[in-house]
Amino acid sequence: MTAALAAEPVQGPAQRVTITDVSEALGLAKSTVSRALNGYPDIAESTRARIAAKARAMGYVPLSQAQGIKTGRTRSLGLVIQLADHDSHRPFLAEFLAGLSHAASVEGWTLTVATSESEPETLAKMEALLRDRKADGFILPRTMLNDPRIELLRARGVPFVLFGRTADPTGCAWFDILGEEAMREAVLWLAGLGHRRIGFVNGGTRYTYSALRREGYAAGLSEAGLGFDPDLVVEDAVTPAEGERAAQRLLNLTEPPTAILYAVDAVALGLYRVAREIGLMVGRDVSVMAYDGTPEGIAADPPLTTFVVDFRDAGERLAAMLMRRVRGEAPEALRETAPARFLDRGSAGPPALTSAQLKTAIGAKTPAQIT
Amino acid sequence: MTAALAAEPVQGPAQRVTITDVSEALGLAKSTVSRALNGYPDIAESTRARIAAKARAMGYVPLSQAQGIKTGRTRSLGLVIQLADHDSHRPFLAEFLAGLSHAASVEGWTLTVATSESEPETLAKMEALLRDRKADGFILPRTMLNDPRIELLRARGVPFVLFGRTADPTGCAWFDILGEEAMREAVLWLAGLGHRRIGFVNGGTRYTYSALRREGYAAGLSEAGLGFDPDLVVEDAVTPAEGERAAQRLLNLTEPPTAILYAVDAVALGLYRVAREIGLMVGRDVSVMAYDGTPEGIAADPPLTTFVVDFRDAGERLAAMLMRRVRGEAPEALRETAPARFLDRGSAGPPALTSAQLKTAIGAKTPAQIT
DNA sequence: TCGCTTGCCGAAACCGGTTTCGGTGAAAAC
DNA sequence: GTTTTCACCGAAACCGGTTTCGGCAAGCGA
Repeated sequence: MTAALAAEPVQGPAQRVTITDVSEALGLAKSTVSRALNGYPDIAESTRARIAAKARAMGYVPLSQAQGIKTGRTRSLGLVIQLADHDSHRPFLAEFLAGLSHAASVEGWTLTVATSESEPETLAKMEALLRDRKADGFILPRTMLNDPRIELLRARGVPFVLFGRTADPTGCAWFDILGEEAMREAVLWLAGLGHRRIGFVNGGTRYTYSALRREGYAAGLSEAGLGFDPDLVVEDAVTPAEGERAAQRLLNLTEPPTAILYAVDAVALGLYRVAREIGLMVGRDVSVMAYDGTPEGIAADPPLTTFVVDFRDAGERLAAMLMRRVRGEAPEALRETAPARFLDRGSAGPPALTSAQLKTAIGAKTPAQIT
Repeated sequence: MTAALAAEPVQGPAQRVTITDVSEALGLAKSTVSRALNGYPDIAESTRARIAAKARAMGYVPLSQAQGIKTGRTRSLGLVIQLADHDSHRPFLAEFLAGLSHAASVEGWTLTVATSESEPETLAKMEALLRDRKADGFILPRTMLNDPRIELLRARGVPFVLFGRTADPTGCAWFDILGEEAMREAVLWLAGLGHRRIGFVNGGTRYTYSALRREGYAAGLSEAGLGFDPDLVVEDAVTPAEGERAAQRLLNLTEPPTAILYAVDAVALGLYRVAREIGLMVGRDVSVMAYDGTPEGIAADPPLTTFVVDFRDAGERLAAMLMRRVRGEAPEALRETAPARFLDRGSAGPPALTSAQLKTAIGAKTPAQIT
């Protein structure tokens, strides 16, 4: 009467093949199989080959957690996403995860994700993941000039890779997009279109990218033979609302910029609103360029000219680097950068007005709320 | 001279406290400690309390992977994100992950994330995670009427929870937002504003939500005393571009709708472009409502009136449900729903024109590309 | 031919838990 | 007062691996 039950397929564990299965099939000790597979030198090459072949044939894959209990490593990459309301990288999250997950899975690794809402919580989550052995190392996105995450992991001797750079690169492996190059090129592009007054709205000052992009902006100016005017620079704008205020401030200068370069796409969207209110046509009366390549930029009118970042590729590279770090490679050899890709979508064009003409045009229409 | 080194904190494993430490501190066998902590009935309550107190005091947390090697479970939730170019839930991903991660971490669980680009790959990733014991169960977002993921997990006897509903609910636990209710309310709202011709642009037909939202639309119509006109319905629009085509089709009807209800925010953005081209003012000449609560909806002009979904809350609930399922609770008791929250942002107003007047307005301005 | 390396593999301990099985002592039954 | 029954806990096996240690046999020089 239990026939029905017995007839059911073996539910659950699905019968993994264990190292003992392999060793018995070969008539060897399981310790021999283990050492052969892990590259110990005291195994004859012929034996090693025989074992490797058999293991492959039998579909043997070591159970990472069984290994982990002794080795401490479980072939898993850790990612703690610190959420913030200005989190401009949210749209890329899926792409970034796809890159990480793909590169990891190719080598049989997995991705453990946690989120946090503050810096202390981020550190606590990382410690928890380490304690539970749910992460062998970490990918650290949005690195800051002084990053407590780096300090923590460095002190603990835990492998990590940066998405971005940091002030003290000691012991750090990283991948980063050359935002400074993009900013430089942007200035040159705008200058080439005929702009002489080019504003710059930078991102969060605590992040490393911010300092770099400002340098790129300055480098572009000097290369174009244009002077650096501190009045044309707004720092630390991370939301569309702040981008809006920045645009208002810049456009209300005595000599307003005819083009504004934003360090972050999402922030640049704020300019569109100001332009609409004042009655300026973006890409003609005032030009704008930014950086990131967000989908929202396409929806803008005209679509935002920007530098697009391949977040999926970044994820793949970072995952690959982190796995190498966990395996013991030195961080100094694991440092890569890549350029962002320029994408002209029409929000930057030759200036239809000079700065002075723009000033009069704005002065006539400035809404009351601009202070 | 090694004083400096010796003074360093113990790097690496950070010295976990093991079950043996606890048992020795108490003078008990570790098997006793294990059974006490796992609720076996053959441990005296007094002993159990003593052990629990000591374990807590010593900060003992069982190493999940050590448990897993015997029990097969590692306190980790699996999520496989299937990416698609029309993936409208990407913006919510961070919120959703935050909910999952938060609920999981409260109970000491973690979240393992993988991505895939196709259905077979999704299934393969799930099997890989099961094989490696990196997931004790799965959260299945975007459920379909006939969902192969459900079949797979049901056959394997693996716990799972749905974010959404499905055709055959046997053995399924789920959480879902009542999109059908939102659609019904939307129709009633529009009818209350005076609209008599209300179009409906539905989402992907393979998803369960799509059938439900169409029912809600129909229910709203009948409740408002309006007839159901199949010409007013477009199915299977999942991208802004498809939303644009849908709007063109509907607005070119002999009797065009004065309001269009979209099942998905991102798709509704397509209507704005059509309206701009034709010269219709959204919220006056033509009204639009949708569902999801995407941030892009705020950027639209006027901002999109919609029903917002709390994805973070959804994540929290689903994680909690899945943990209960893994612990053995029956799925039938784990079924929850919640309403979406109506958010009037101005894209739906009283019709300024009748359908006939709208027709003439459109006819005069229809761009050539509309077929 | 003998002793000593060296190469190569097996046995066993171990990692941190879980689970089965038996045994002890006290209470209950007779 | 003895036997039986439980309640309760310890010992040991086990899970699937890794790593240490020791031993055997072949190879080498003397």
